[in-house]
Amino acid sequence: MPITLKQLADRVGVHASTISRVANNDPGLRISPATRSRIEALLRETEYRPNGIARGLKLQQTLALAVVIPDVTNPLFAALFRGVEDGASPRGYNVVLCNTDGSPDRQRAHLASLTARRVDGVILASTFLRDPSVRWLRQQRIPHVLVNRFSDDGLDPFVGSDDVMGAKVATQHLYGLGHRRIAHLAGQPTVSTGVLRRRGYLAALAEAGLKADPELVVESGYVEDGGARGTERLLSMRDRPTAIFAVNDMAAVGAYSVARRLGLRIPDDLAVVGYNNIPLARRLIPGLTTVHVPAHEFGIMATRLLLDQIESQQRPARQVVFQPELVVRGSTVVGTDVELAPAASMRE
Amino acid sequence: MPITLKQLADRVGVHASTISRVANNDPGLRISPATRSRIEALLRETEYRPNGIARGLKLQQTLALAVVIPDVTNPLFAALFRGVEDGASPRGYNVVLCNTDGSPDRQRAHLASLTARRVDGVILASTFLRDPSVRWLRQQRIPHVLVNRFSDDGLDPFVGSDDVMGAKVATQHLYGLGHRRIAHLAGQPTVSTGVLRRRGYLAALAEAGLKADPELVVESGYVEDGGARGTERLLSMRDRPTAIFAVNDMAAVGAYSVARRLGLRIPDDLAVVGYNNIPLARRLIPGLTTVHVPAHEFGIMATRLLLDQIESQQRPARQVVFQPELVVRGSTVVGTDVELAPAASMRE
DNA sequence: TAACATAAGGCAATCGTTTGTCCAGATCAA
DNA sequence: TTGATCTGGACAAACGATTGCCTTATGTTA
Repeated sequence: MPITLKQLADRVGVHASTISRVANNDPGLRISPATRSRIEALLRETEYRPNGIARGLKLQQTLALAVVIPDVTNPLFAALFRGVEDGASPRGYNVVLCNTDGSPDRQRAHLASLTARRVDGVILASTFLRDPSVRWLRQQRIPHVLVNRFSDDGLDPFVGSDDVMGAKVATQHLYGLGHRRIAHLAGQPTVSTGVLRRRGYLAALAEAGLKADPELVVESGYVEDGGARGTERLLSMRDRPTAIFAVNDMAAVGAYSVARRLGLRIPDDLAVVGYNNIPLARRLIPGLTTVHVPAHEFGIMATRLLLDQIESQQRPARQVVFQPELVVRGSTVVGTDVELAPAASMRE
Repeated sequence: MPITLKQLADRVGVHASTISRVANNDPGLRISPATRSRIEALLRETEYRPNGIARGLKLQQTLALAVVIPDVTNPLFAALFRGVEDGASPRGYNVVLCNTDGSPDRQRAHLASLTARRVDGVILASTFLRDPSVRWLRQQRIPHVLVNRFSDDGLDPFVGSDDVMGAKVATQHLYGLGHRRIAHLAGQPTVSTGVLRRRGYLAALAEAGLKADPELVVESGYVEDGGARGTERLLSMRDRPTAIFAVNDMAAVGAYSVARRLGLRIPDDLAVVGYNNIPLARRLIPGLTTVHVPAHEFGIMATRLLLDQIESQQRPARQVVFQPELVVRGSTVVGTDVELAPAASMRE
């Protein structure tokens, strides 16, 4: 329904191509000042904007990116998306959002649909290890960047943080507080964060000279419910752990509710460390000690890698790895929840 | 880079249009079984998918919708988006997400860009009262549905809940508990939810025969910080309110932190009711009594209205209004936080 | 005055699909 | 044998913007 180049041309009495050149400021165009200003006036008056579809067909670019994540209601991914949009919007790109709920089938379906739509690039944060979808993206030569999780090592541009190090620091923190039976609510072995955080946990124990008890590692997955079930199992052992390192914050929340149900106090009876530092972490009582993951920055950086790749027409295969940072709160050390403590922020 | 119809045609030795008809199952096509099966085999083998841009240009439809919201890191809008995607994806649509951060300028810019992209429809949840952007959508005849907030009464298809009623029920709840000095952390008068919830609050007071004290209404906006500042002002009055009805949950969270700082216990010294029932509400301690807003259902319903509108080519101008529901938790009534109470869910 | 240069735009192909129309050959009836 | 009908597809015109090349009219130079 919006006005087309042809209609404008008929109104000015010139050819459509001339309008196009004026609108795009073609430097090679020689045109009389009078005609130019008539055209420019009309462009302003009609608020002409070229039809993006036609433009896309001709120029072979859509100015659209896609973000594929497990679930945007997870704050980590919501922040990631914001980062992408904040990076893409100023450069003229729109962003399509796709949720997979962790299903490889839905992921495949989404990618197929995005490919048909010819988005200029894809940011993927929902991959499994050795993910067929990623190989497919590579094969189709669709510019893409993996975020947070990766698939096959080193083959794709990637933005994330050092999960091994993060898990190690978290575990060392617990060890330093005197804990000797430290459990791990683990992620699936099919997801890179699951594998790497478990590895970091084990490495920290080894460096500390602690023998790793296989019973202390239970697979909880990334949701509250799994965390609760895993914690129940851990706390029903004869020789209970005194501390839990959870693969992410939601699993840690599951641990909170079980501890509460069993009447165990955090951190005195059970210390808990999470991962991601979602907004909820500082609102829990006590606040949840956790490893900060700069999701928003991930999004910005991933977009930068992606757009550079698109605009330069080559694969940089760059990997950007952030150093994780431990945020200590009341779930491991009493008295650290300063921001909420009455005395600390009393203004009177 | 993907294969085109023309290339396929060359491989089978027929005209591109024939491939197209086979791929689209054109009922009027007369073709020999042999040729048909050769073409079908090739289509499967190459996993041919038509170029969505070319298709869009020809068919004047992109199979893309857009969702424009203030901020996806707000759980309400994240859930809304999921609803939209869940409604749109099975019908073959992709969804572009745009965040405005409440800025009319960014909203306008996004809508302009979406229009240039020729999305098939827009779901808008970030409107102000008498929003120029909405008029513009109407003028451009772009199918759209307003969600949660509306702009000019009745002119556009709308999905939301009865904000006056919700606010009324919330206020009546507080009145029923014996509160007589009930304050309101209000939204901006430029946003429909702000106006309507304030109206519901006032109506409840009036019906109860309570005189409304203008000092008890302070504009906090929809963020934690505003809620905290508003609460500070309310609690510094000589005749303090004993209860607060907040325009949304985040403002209520601000009230929590101020109450805590001042050493006031919730609900004994101060009762608090929020609005939206974001996931955080049940995690606060005590749990936040709030009015449930079915954001996910909003998204699904809005998508239905939008797609019906698009596919039937006419403006239904339907309005779907959900009845809100009060969720009572510990911030108004002690002992209602059952899901977390030790005794209630102890399994041993 | 003829050849040439320059200014100011026009022409038409192209991107990949879709779809109304047309056509050549085969088959059939008379 | 001559039309008429049917089969099995081919042709080409869109959709709207971009862009390399061409054309026309005017002015300049030899």
